[in-house]
Amino acid sequence: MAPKIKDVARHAGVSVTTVSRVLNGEKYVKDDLKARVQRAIDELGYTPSHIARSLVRKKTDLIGVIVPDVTSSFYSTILSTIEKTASLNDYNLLVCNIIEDTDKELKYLQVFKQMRVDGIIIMHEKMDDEIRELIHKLDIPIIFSSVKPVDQKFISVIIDDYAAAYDATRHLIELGHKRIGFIGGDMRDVTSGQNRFVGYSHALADFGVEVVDDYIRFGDYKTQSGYEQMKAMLACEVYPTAVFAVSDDMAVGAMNCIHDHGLRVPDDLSVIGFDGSQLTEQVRPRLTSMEQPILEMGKVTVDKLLDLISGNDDLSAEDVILKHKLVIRDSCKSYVNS
Amino acid sequence: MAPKIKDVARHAGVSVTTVSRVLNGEKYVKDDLKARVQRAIDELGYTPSHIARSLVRKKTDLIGVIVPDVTSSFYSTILSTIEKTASLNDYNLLVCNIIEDTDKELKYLQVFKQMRVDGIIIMHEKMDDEIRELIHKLDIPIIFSSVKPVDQKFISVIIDDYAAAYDATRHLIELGHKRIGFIGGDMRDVTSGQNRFVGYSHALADFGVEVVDDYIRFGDYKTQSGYEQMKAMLACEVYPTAVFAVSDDMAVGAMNCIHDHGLRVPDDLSVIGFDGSQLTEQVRPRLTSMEQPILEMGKVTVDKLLDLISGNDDLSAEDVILKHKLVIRDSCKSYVNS
DNA sequence: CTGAAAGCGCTTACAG
DNA sequence: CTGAAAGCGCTTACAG
Repeated sequence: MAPKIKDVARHAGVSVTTVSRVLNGEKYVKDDLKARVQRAIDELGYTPSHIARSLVRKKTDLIGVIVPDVTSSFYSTILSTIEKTASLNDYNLLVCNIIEDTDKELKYLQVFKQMRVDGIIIMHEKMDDEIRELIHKLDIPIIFSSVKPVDQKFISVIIDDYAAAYDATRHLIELGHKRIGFIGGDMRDVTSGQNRFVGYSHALADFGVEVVDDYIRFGDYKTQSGYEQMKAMLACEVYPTAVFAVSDDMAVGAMNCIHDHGLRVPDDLSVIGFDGSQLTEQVRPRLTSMEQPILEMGKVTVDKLLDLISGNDDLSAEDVILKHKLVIRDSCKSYVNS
Repeated sequence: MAPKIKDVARHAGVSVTTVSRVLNGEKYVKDDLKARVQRAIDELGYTPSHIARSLVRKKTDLIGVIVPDVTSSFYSTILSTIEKTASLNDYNLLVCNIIEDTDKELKYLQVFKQMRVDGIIIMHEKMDDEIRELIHKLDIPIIFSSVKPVDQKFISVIIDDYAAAYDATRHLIELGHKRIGFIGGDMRDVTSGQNRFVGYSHALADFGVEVVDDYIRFGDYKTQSGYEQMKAMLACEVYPTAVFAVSDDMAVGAMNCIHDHGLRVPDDLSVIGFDGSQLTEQVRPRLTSMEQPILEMGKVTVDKLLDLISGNDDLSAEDVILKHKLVIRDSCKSYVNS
């Protein structure tokens, strides 16, 4: 059995109160006592039980995180900066990976509640009613990262997805493209599904670019679905000269599909992605992408959450909108209608 | 304040003992009492405190995981199956991401101890003495996944890295290549550094293929380093016709470098990777790779750890060696010396 | 500056 | 089948 505070106290010949005090760095302990206690701690290899501590302090230093898919380069990057920021503030992460699995999410939310985590970070927005209800009466600070659920009650750290999608589309238009395909996300998602689609649509409308229904398709953000949707688009009699995919993974899938069809990016088709994940630099041609400030997003998410936890939520009642940025690489080219 | 067991007891007009019993699904509770308690629980929205429970049960259902880099597709995939398997067994994950940061690892190990996690999974092997010492007297079941530290005390779930590297190299040899480059890992790593290098060397020796020092380089498993090492190799007067990189990320970096130099894979150079991560299918040409059974590895790791935790460690005293498998895609081609 | 005692929210013998 | 009491390993008023 690991030694307990009582053992240390006995070993040092003091009360547990005193041991507790030196453990917590309180003043009001004479130096010689402090030294004796410290020695006892070292000799016994004592480490205080965080469990017991949490129970009395009513604080676990735990943050529950719900990630849709740690395997995605976007989410894994966000997760890594969340972890980093949390760790810097002495918080630990309880990580839950949900792959479109509502039951698992419900279960984890329950676990977070049981664990009495100090705060929760959620990175997806496809919530059914059961989850919504649970979340609302959870009484634990919650923050959404990279997504914004319809419920106004919660704070989100996001970019302006509408504007970002608009700007990405405009980039293609400004390159001279007239036939612009779109590979969207899940339309149940407000942020990354609906808003990005509307941004695309409005850009087309504002610049008088024709809307072709066959060029508008929806995937699940993953590479494979980008591939499939692109395949369908290439099956059109006249296919687009440019494609905007709302995730880098899908954009890469689209590029691969184009490649496998014997066409070239960007000579035959331009492709622009979304996220600015590390994949953009790992493929050839390197992928032009509408970049989200992923690192900042993770950091700000944790900072805001810690504000909420410590009760400084006065000003935190508002969403944080981070800036998006078009990063031009090699996958888009101007279209010359000759 | 969230309701406690006492509140439920009062609300239902029974003792806390009885509430505890129905909470834990014990028999020996009359149906009517059980129903009353259940109703009280529902009405109050009561959720038992896992913290308090852990304290008395001396079991936290927590597994601490140390990942070198969640951002890597290999580790994020392993992590996702670890999470899945753990969750299926009602364990939760405390995730620590260490990026070559020994201090952070030490800190987390301490945290794991304080948290009284039931078990620990470690996925890297670059241990300094301080960590080694701490780990050895931790008195918590530890298992290594995908790596094997020199200390014989701990169990590892791995493949035979030596054989896998040997087989990958042999594949290139059998394709007729005579000048075979190598992009290795960190030679401080026994598993993925040393063993894979020796596998490569022995294959060359066994088949009488010339060893060229300039073709032997070492990176840090990431894309960028693969790029750089490849660049150095291409600067040789006569460069290799095939390259074996010990991670898919580095192999992709190598492919990109080759591409950026105006050469083609596999026509001018063949490239073979290692891991079998999802990147292999995301790049063009698709990457031939020596595949580790990543999903199985994660699952087996957790299964073994749970064995250790529950004390069935009789047979668990041995490493688990999983099978590697060469997956041929489009990045290697036979070399015809004309 | 130091310690005895109560309490955090549960579970588990023990007695009935 | 049910409950009073002790205890898990700490911290924190309270008193001295």
